[in-house]
Amino acid sequence: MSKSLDRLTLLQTFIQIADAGSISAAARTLGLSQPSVSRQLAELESRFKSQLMRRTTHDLALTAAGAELLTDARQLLDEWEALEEKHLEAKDVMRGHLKIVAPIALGQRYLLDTAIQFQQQYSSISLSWQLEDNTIRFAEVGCDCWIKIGPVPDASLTAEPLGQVERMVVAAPSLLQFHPTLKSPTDLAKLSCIALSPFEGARIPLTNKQGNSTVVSPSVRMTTNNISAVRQATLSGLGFSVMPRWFVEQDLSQQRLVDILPQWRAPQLTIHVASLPGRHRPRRLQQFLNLLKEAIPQIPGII
Amino acid sequence: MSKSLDRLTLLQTFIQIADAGSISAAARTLGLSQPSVSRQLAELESRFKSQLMRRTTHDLALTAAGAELLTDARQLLDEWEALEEKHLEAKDVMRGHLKIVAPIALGQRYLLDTAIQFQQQYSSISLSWQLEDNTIRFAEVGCDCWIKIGPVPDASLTAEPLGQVERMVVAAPSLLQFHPTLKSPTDLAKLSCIALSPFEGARIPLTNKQGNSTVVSPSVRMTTNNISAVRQATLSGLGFSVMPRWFVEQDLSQQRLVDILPQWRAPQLTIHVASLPGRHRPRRLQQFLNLLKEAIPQIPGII
DNA sequence: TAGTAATTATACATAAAACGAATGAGTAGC
DNA sequence: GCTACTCATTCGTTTTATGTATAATTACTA
Repeated sequence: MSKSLDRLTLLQTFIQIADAGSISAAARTLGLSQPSVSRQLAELESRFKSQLMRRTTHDLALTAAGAELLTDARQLLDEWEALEEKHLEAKDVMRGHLKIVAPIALGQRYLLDTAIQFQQQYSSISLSWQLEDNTIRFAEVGCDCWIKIGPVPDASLTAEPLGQVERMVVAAPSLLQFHPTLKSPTDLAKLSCIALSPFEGARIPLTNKQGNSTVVSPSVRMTTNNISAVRQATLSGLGFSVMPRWFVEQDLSQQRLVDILPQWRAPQLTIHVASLPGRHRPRRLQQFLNLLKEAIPQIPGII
Repeated sequence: MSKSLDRLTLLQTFIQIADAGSISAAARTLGLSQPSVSRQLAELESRFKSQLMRRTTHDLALTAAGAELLTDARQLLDEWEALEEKHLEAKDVMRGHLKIVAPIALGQRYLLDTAIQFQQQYSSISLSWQLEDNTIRFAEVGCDCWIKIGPVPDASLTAEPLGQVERMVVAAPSLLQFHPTLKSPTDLAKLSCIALSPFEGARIPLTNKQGNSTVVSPSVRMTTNNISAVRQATLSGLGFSVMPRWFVEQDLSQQRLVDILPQWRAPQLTIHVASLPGRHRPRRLQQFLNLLKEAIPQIPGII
């Protein structure tokens, strides 16, 4: 496709090396031999007359000059891509690469369908589907967009809302049979709680349909960063938990879990998609986001 | 230098063809064979899957797609150059091309020295020195900067002032011997005038050192767009004229011309240098402008 | 109207260069 | 000390760009 060793390819390769963390790794993902990639880096360095990466046999690190170039190279390639898209317009099928970071559970359960649908529709695009709940360093990861439940803690990104996650207090019937009188939030203090680390701590705000708010502070029996673990623990009767409706919809309908306080809800979380604001948005990314905006409201339990 | 057939080179070649007006001409200035340039254009067209230039054996014209690409290509190459300069910094000698448009007389008489000095200082830069008094279409000409005496009639350009041109009313002694009593501006009405077309018309505003202003409307004997012609005609006693001091300094000191109204001056003109505002300013252009800013105030008769 | 000079595109042989496989060398971790 | 991984270099092969020569077409001129 794009002929070798042109200046833009050299920059592209350089970026790939930085992202992959090693020359060999970059060679693998680029489908080139390791010497070839090594030569390209050397060529780029000789063109700029400066060491871009300090490399030992086992480690590879950007120099200051390299770090600066990396940013500018990303931008220039972005602008090339903008030019190419503008002038190819609809003449060509969409190509290229798309790297998406999404929450683990949502990505496994629902978004993957969207990803697969996208892949079937645009067969010439290679998709990198990264599931990750932690906060990512967007620029380092080098991804195109980041789907995040809750606020996006990076002011340098633009975050668009995609939907609202309804959250409720649930528990296993086995747990409830010992506490048949649970009716108000204060009753929760009798139980212990399984917390999902970035969201729920020892304080759980609740609001009822009349708009009244309260905060309960149950004892936390277990904390995890994995929502499936929270679910498993809750199913086993270890305690109650605050769950997004989309994740427990089936458990509720099959009565493995119970909506303990149907009148009360935990604060809704907003699903965001974050991306670089200044950047040209490739058509493939735009298409993916369009699919996403259609798909997310279809998920049961998401408004 | 820059390896061939990379994408940026293709764009560069495309621009060169558009500027030169033909594939063969572009090949000559690029130092390549005509088939090579022809192939590069074909390659670019195949990459963008569209006809960029409609070519007959004797003519060559941009298509609509080509015209659009031309603009974007210029910008992208500009950005590449910005990147290259930033990351090469002072590691490399300055290279490349610089195209300057300057007024004919000023360019011949004084600015050429600056150009030559620049060329001696930076031997790897090729300089195109275009002398032209008419208003130019900056974008079409494809120059880097335009030195213009008087206002710059193009709002899309940024114009920096470089100096003030003092202008006076002069005439040949032979003319004055018939009018020995010339003392005030109103006396000019007895004489006829040689006008420099873009600046002087039938109305000449004058101001004296006390700040009093007046306008004289002499009969115009001759109009020309060439200041040397004005000088020649004035020397021959055809009439008086309004002259920039820098142009007649020698004539005055050798008494071939006389400052008729030493108390009165025509409005000063500002020498501007105009360039594209959005554009990255290459270091070579910056250097040239620096030289210019030093040199112009040295010109006798320029403040 | 024929001739001249300009243009662009194609064919082919040559020269340049990028590639992969193999090799050498160095370092971290077990 | 051994293994597994890294990066750089060398070498032969393949790919690719280039120039020369040629053909085809058109404008201008005598």
